Amino acid sequence: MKKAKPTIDDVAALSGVGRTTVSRVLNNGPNVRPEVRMRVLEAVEKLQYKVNAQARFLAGGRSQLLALIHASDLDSEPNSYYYSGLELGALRACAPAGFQLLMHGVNQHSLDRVQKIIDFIASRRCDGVILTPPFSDDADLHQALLRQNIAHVAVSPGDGLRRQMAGVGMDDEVAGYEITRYLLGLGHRRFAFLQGLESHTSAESRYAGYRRALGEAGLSPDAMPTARGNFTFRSGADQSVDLLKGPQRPTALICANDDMATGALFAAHRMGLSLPADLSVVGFDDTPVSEVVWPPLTTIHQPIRQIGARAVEKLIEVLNGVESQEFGFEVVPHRLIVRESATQI
Amino acid sequence: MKKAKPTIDDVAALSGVGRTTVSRVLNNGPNVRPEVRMRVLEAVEKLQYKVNAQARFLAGGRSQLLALIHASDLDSEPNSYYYSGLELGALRACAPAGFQLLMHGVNQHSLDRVQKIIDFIASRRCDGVILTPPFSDDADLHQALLRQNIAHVAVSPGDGLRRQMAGVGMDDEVAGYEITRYLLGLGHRRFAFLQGLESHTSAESRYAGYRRALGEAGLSPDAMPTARGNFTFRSGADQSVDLLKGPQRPTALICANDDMATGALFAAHRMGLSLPADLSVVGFDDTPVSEVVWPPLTTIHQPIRQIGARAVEKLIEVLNGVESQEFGFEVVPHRLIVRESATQI
DNA sequence: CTGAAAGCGCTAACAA
DNA sequence: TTGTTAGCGCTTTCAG
Repeated sequence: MKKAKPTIDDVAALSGVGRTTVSRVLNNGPNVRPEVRMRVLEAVEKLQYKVNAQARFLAGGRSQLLALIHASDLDSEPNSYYYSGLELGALRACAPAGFQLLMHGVNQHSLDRVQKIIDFIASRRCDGVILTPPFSDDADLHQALLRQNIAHVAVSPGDGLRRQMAGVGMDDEVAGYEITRYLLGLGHRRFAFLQGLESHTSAESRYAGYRRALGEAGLSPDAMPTARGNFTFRSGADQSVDLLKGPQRPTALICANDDMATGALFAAHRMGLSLPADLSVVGFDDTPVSEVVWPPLTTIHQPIRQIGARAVEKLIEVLNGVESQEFGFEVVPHRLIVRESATQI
Repeated sequence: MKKAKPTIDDVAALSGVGRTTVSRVLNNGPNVRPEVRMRVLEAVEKLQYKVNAQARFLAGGRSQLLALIHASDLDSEPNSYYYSGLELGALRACAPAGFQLLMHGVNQHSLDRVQKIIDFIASRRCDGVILTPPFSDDADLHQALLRQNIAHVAVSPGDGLRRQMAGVGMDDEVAGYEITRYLLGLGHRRFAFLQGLESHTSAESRYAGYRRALGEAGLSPDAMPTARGNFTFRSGADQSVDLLKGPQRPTALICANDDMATGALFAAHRMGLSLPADLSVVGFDDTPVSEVVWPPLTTIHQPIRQIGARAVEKLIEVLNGVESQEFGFEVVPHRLIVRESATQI
């Protein structure tokens, strides 16, 4: 077993050049004779030398570290598909750019969450931060990050913050509008909407789109029942019972995400309804469960991995000073996935 | 907006003490008068000073960075619940110990995967590594890590490596044995088993347990049909058709994980079988889908988050030199979750 | 109890 | 085209 890890000086000594030259070779700098470059590379290979990223950073550069902030609360756990999709996309975009992802779970309800996040980033000297829901809607956090001059990008921020910081996401309002139009086209006139948590404003936009479509069709959104869940299967099952009982049962139920829609399906089965004949149910996201439940869920596909990847790419652009250019919100395309949970009335 | 970030010297100057004293306060060192400590802390607060983790590391200590290696291949994506559960558990165990998690996706089939991983860890100077399947079964990787003297711990390693490195996981063989016994108790005698990828040896152990139970019951495992999938819903649906057609259809199908079991349920429905009357299906893991499919899946619950957390804790123990003590494999408890997809024959 | 000095491994002027 | 010289911000001997 070798002694300590080889340093740049070891490489310099072995290849008989100065330390700076080795540094130049390592960073693909100019002004190095091919022959010398060769010699250095050989020494690197022989010594199994690896640059020390921390030392490199300390000497001036950037840390090449990006932080991904996500909620660590219990009630968001079932959304694992969403978060891991985001992460996978982000990870893939990091690799080619030479960045690394530092994960950080934060309790969204803690009072010192902003300070915690700032401390974390400042201490690790991350070059930038990716905010995921519900942190992408946290105005205080955005302000603090701005004040500290920390580059950041938001995943699916609500309308309020879209013009204030770089962001990526789908157009939830339009998505809500489209799926409602689809249901309207199927002949439905009695709706119910199962909303998510108020703090997730992108989910609120889905509801806004629904209202717009209803209004255009001459229906009154206020006359239709609504309820709120926390995006989980369980809450979908629980909250939809109230929505579905009563004399004037809706013929179509729109849920703010697939997990709740799945729960609604479950509850409807329990109530003895025959699906989709008695009730059409739709969701948003197109998560894996939507394909395996019965009946398979008609939903809006959200390109989660693409969103994660674009978030990283935008953040890197901001880091490189392109910020002035395109500071706005980037819309990634969604699409309606027609399966069998919604049918003509 | 301030100039550059405050350094330890700024704090020292403001509080009128030497740099060393500030360092002592920051690290809770001894030999500092309470009064002086107070003064330093105030300066830290006023300056909004944050230690620079990279500089701290460079000067001597550890990086307090742990790498979590996971597969980035396409065919493992559907297992997002598994990976994100592991990650969440790991993240939670990191926080109290002051460690941070660096995520790293690696293509498990690439030839230079070992080198890639080593380079990554060496360059970032991670203190240790958590290997998740299928990397936890990669003997070459283990050897390389050993050679480089890099601390590591494996999540659910196969029997082959369990005695060679620190590891955490459930007892897959016993789990396979138990669920088979359960089915046997229900009266089943004609079985089929849908295995996972050969490279995931912990999944292979589930099959081994199944064989043991069958053998003890006087049945010949070799007489029962088997097939292989890649852990996805799709492969479960595809592979189970062959298993289920033919004159002597099995009455019980055991799948190496829940996603495949869900696929099998789907295929069985398609074949017009009435479940669970015509066929009992069981899986492993107790992922969220297992609750929402029809019929709800009887399965083995695997405490994924706990495994992730224990992996980190063990790794930290190894880092602290407790390695000699408990170098072995730690078993976390599993349990049979009886739902409705398996029934008396 | 406290501080001065010596690095940790690297990059970036500045000379040569 | 190359090497010399300073630091980057921190921990750590080792003297006071």
